[in-house]
Amino acid sequence: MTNRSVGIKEVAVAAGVSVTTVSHVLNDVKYARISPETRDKVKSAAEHLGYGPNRLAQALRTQRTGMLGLVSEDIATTPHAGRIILGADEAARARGYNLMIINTSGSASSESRDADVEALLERRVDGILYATMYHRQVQVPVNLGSVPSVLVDSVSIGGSITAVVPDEEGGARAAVGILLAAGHTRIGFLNNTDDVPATRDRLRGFRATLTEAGLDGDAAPVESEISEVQGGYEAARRILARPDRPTGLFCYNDRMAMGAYRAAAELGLSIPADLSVVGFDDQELIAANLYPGLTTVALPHYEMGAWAAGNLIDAIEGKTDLALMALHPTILDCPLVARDSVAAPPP
Amino acid sequence: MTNRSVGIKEVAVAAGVSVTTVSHVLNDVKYARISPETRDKVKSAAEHLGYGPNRLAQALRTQRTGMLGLVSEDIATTPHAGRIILGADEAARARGYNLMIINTSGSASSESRDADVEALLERRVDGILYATMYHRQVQVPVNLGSVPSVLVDSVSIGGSITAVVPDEEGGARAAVGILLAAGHTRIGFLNNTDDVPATRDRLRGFRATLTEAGLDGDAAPVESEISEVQGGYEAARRILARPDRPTGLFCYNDRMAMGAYRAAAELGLSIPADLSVVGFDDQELIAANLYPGLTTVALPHYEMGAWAAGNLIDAIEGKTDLALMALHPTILDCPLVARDSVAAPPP
DNA sequence: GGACGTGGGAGACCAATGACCAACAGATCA
DNA sequence: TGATCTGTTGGTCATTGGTCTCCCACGTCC
Repeated sequence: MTNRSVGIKEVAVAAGVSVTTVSHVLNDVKYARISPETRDKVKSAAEHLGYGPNRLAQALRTQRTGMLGLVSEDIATTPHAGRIILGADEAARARGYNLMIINTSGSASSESRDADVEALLERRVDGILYATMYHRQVQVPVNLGSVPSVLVDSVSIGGSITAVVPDEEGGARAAVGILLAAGHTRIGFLNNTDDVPATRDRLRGFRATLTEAGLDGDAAPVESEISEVQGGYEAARRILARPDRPTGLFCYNDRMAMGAYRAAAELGLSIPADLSVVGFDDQELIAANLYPGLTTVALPHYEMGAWAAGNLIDAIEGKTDLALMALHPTILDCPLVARDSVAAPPP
Repeated sequence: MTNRSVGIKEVAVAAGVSVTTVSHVLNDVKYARISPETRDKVKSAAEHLGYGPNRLAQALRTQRTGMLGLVSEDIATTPHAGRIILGADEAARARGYNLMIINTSGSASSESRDADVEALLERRVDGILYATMYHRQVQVPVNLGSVPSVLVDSVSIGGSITAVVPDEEGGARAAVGILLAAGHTRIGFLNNTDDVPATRDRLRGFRATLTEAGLDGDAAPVESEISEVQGGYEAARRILARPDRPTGLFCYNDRMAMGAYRAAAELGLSIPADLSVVGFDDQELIAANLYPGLTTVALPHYEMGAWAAGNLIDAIEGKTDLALMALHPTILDCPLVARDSVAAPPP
């Protein structure tokens, strides 16, 4: 139990040696030649007094704080940020680093974002993780470049910062794939209306997978609405009113899928007997709690956080070069999470 | 934009003064008598060089880091932690403090919890916020006492640490109140089976409010299950199968309410026409997205985080005495969030 | 009696803060 | 009228808790 009032000096006095020796012993400095007896004296004195190193002083001298700054958007709005934080925290702690977290609003001005990074820089973090709430392009704060940095769930507009993002297209392919595997041939897509990478990439994955399966991907029904429950409901009502009603629905996210559930219920369609549904995001609160459980595609937030922290630390410790990795964003897998909303199409 | 390589010394040279003067000017030291001209010279030199203070060095010298440690349970599991973090971050930043966050598992060993606090102590945080995921009693790490600390959403077993918790009973009263106000007289409670303060206090609030309204609170129907969707479903099936079927249901949380929705749908009961439902927690993802929107009671996570950070800083700065406040936990209001799941009982 | 090996210490340094001191001006005093 | 006062302006230097680069003392070996 660290006693804030005892420093290396007190330990030195108690052990009857110099501070240099204490430092050498406690840090296991390789070139230091200290007798085993002296080592023991120092160690037991340190333990006895409840010595704990002052990381501030260490950092000042070594120019290494062992702290990573994490600026995250809208921490409280979705559980996504929590996953990123958790992944980053575990990866960081495994290597002796800690996280300093600053929350920023998705709608914050660029000055306020600059100030956030400034605060981190003044505290001399060794590197910065910059996380957004959903996959998109961002204009990164100018001062972000002054220290090793990694973007999480976004790519920088200039493309100059190393980034890690989800494999949107691959996720869509997995979603459509499970519907195809169940035997569906009339598959529709409830898409988002925002012009973000996820919208485009998931649509591409949707069409491509159908085409590769020998269906007409370009003609497959797609209805777009804002990506909320109500939008999903409306889009589902429209798509299910088509003459060639789809038997399988791929939804842009779990919230839209929740709307599709309601539309299906109103139309007397039972899931999955009459209609199979696949979501995206794996928001546990929704996906696991809908009835029947929603088969969906998980976004790798934990993994992105861990990857980002791990590679940031590698760069800080000179093991890798972030500039090289900045050329192309790293793409992480979006695994399918099978629950109970997919079955064979009705005969 | 902070330039890591320029310190107070470089500024001093550029301005043609001593480091002391630079320090005095930049910190607006009251007793320092420096001519306006010199001040200008220093300030413009600092700006020019992109000087930013080294908070590490400041902290070492002043014995104040301006950092608050936050150890939070299960950051990624619920959105609750995010709210606490956000509240604490905003309150802290408003007063010039930043947050160092460490995640801990709800099931972590006490050694691992001690180690978490140790890490914070070695970094010389000025104070510690210890947040749990749900309202309960905790055995706090022993070393927590060595620095000002506040418990968020829990109380310590010895009662020795200042704590802030939600007004569970008041929330239950508000929930039952809105059902009474709508005209219901047969009101049931779907309770949790865990033996935690929330379970007991909400039940007490439920019964007391009914009794105070002239009904028989002690005889009111209560069904307990684990506080998940499935548990809510089962408890609702049971309570709705009673001969004197309730027309209003108060649910331990929004997940159980979600189960009640399904039970109602299966029984052909329309919400709110045939059955009114009130939840607890205000998990937006669920409450706002169910159909109809769920009227519920919000837990003040943001407010608890902000209260904790604010009072912790007051204590650090000597404005208040935490020991005095440790006598009784501070109780924060749980406001009712009205949506569309409550109406008058069927005739 | 130099070379070498062993065990350990001195002191500069990291980037600030802050108590106290110094230099110089004009003012006051005997 | 020279000496002391006093207010203004700003500098000196120790200090914070470590780390790290020399450097020294003492044996011993050939």
